[in-house]
Amino acid sequence: MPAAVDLPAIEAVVLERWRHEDVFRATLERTADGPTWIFYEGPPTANGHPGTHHVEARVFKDVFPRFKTMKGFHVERRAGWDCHGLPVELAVEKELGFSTKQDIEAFGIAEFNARCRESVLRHVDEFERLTERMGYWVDLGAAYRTMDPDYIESVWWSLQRIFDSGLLVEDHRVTPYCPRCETGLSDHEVAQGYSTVVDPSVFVRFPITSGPLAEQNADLLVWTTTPWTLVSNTAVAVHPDVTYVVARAGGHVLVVAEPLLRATLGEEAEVLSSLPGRALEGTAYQRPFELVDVPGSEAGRAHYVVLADYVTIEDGTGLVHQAPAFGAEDLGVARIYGLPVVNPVGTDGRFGADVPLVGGQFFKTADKALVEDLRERGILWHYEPHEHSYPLCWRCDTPLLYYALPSWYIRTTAIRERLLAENQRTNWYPPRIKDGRYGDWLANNVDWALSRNRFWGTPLPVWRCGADRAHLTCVGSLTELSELAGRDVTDLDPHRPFIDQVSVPCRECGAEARRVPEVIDGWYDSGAMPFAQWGAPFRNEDQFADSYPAQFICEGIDQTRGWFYTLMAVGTLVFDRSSYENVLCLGLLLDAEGRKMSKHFGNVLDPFDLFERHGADAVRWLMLAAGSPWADRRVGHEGMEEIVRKVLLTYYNTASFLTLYANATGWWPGKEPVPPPAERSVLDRGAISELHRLAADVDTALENFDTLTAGRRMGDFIEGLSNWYVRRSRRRFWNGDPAALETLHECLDVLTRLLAPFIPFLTEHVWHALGHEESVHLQPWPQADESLIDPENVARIQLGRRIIELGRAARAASGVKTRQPLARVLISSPRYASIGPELRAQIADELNVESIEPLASEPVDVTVKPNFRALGKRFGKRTPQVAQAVATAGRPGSDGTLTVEVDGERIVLGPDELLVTETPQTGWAVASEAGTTVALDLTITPELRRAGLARDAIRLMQSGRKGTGLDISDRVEVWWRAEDGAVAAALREYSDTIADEVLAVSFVEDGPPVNLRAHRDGELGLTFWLRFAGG
RNA sequence: GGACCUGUAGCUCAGUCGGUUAGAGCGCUUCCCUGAUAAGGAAGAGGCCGGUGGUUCAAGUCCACCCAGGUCCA
Repeated sequence: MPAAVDLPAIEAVVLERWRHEDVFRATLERTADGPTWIFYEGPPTANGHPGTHHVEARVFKDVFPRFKTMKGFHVERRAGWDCHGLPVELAVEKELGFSTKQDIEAFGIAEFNARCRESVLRHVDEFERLTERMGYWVDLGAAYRTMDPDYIESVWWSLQRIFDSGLLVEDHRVTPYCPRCETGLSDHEVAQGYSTVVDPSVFVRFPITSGPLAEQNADLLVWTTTPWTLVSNTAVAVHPDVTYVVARAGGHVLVVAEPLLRATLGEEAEVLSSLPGRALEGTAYQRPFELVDVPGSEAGRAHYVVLADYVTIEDGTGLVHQAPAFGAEDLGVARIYGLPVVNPVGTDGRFGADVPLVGGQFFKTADKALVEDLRERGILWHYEPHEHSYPLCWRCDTPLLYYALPSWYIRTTAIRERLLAENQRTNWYPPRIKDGRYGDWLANNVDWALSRNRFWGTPLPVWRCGADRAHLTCVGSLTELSELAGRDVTDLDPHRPFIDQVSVPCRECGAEARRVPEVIDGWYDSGAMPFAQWGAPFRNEDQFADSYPAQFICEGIDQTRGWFYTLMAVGTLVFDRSSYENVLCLGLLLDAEGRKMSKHFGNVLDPFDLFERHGADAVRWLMLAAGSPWADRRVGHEGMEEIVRKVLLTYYNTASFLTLYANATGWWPGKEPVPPPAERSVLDRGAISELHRLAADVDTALENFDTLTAGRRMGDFIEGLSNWYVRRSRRRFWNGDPAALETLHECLDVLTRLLAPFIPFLTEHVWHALGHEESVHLQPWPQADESLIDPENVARIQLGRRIIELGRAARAASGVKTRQPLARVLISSPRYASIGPELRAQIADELNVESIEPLASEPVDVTVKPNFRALGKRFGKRTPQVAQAVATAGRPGSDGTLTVEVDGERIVLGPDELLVTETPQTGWAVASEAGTTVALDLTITPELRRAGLARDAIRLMQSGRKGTGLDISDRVEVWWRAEDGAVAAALREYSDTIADEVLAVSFVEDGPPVNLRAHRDGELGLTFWLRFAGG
């Protein structure tokens, strides 16, 4: 393995290998007889370029199937593409420069839909490139497409079942409606598009024209944030049980709800009288605008006060203006009172041309002129800009209006209890979604507005009788349609406009029936994918039966009201059972500034660019292990560079180190017998122990869908393996110690398999470099061997590492560099005895000291602190008193126990209940921490000085070797001259050691006989020359 | 207005069963180590763990309320 690394280049080679050897298919074949683990791909809408947020979900959709596959499960993964719907239409409209539905009709529906299909295919292509490049293993060849006839037939079949159960109905309701797309939207679509906008907030006086209040010239004070609906005003609603007051303010007499008096009329308002809301019922008033006819107004059938329980006193005046055409509650009230429904706004969102003042204006734009008119006529009491959230069309950002429109609904409210029950059986990750965001949503479920007055979608398979509108025929397949129509239409494209041309005889009366014009919500298509991806029940019924429901689905949290809902709803409607058991909900991706990544802001990162700069593995690691997957996360280049350096390259370099010395010493795994792990050195045993602990932890974490913990554990292990085990074992590797090579090989073997689902490219590369022919992704998942886990040994090693850190701190503080050997280090630690000779040797070597001794041999100061965790368990409330007693007690006895007296009671505290810190009294370089003290003897004798100089020389010559480009095993001849007598003496004394270290076959105190490059170090006053002397 | 999430070092984030000196990485300064490493180590600077109150012998951690940001919904 070369030392310099180009990760994206490695990935390109691996990709080619996967392609060539068809490794993904091989993993499926290998597990063909294993238990199945069912995964459903939520189809991305192929309406634009794939972004980094698509990568996020796809990483998680990949990692768990890979993990399960290595555990022996058969995990089929079919790709899928969501093809229908407004997003696609919108993109095509943009390309064609259209802005209204009329443009499309003039263009021709057939041609328009053909363009939609073409657009989808184009984007699918790009998604496929992304999928392959990032290493997401999913069967693209078998991908389902919601626009395929087989798929549509399955959808029809399911709709027929729902129709037959009486849950698919047509109804007139006030629906959120996009005037640009000219179609109603479902609740979960509206849910995607709320945004904060500033609207006019107006308080308007409606003069009372009947009853005693009219004689006082009193006015109803009405509040609204949609002045444009005032044109259609038909009534004013008050709450029957709220107290209203008649008050004088600003020269007017006004009626408002009592609790809102001060907020609306101010502190100066003078209350004249009060009355309950129900007493106002029937009070007639003069409407704010006379721009449109309101049938029955003159006859007193409109423009009076009505009662409604939904009126709140949260804001406004407690008097709510009623425009039944534009509000669901208003329409309900209007039906009770028989109020007229007045709608001067066309389906394009514009006022009719014949309406004075605002004719032809877009509804929201009309606010300005209307408010101005109110002001001029003096009935505008108060105006202010009002910031609130208002629904915009989730795709085109047009403000929605609530509009009375005939639509088709699925009565999901009828199965609400079933949905709630199915949700309870579902495992949500994170769990809070279940009874939080998603559960709340289900509990407030409203009927699914299914129909869209659009073009590119699954046509609603309902044929309406020409003789009686109530006669409906729902068709469940093209075969059935052929039978009904009396001609074979099974090869017909089931899209509009072709399907519209098929008429059938009405099932009920035989008159000609034609299809209703609507298509369905594209979210239904994707919710139907568990069976529709197979074309079931007409095709592949077995495959479907074997793959329902899913064990695992995963998408962004924005799908709680999207796919997560429609998938569960369709499954429950059709099969009385949800389609999934475990669902992983990912947080949003934010940019480096913390803003949501969105095409709107133009802050999306191009995933292909990320792959080329950092590699797909780095991107994958970022998604899986940098921050919690279900929290929103920031994505930027810096984070990825860090992952490359700290995780990927450290892992790579450790493997590279192994292969370097395996090759240099002619070792290969199993070359010669090595002792079993339990009989190897303390460091070997430590590494093996950590390895198996890691395997157990990673497995547990992934079973819990917790990639963060798994990733952190693996990252920590890599760090420890590289910076402790390998660092401390280098000499053994140089010497080709088979136990060391075997240990490191075992570590990398298991580690690589654990890492494989996370970083499939680099692990594949390393796996082959470790000498394997077959892909790492075909290997079994590592099983932890609990018998090799030795926590005590690991704890000993950790203590050793801690002592080394303290020793280094002591050296840094005293200014004596590590290369200068010292005579001894003194250590105080309650667990000093547990550090055996092997570890002591490691410590001595790392700290460059000749001996290690217990600090007890020197005069020391002792401080004793209570270990609260231990004391608290034992003493509870008395803990502070015991702690106090410890602080004032003397030093513990030789057995480590301390006896204190509390309230006359003698209490014996054990070593575990105390933190004893010993510090030497004088003359030492000391560092200590919580019970452990490291002290260095700083006396530098002339002998030590010479040993230090020799080591300086070694370091210089090694550096010189490296700079000259010599291979690690090349022999050299060395010539040297020293300006300083002490340096020369040191080199002479240590000439054998130095020659040995720098692989010198000769070590001569003189200049070279031929002209060579001189290496000179001014500080040491040393000049030397190197000459290659054979490999 | 409601529900939920988040709030810990300049930045990105950990923080186990509640335990008294709150951690890591990045960045900055100084030094050290180095023949696998694009690494590694030490020291310094940097923290009212969003705020207030409560529970507790003990709160970053549990509870209540509040503030700020975000998401979702009205």
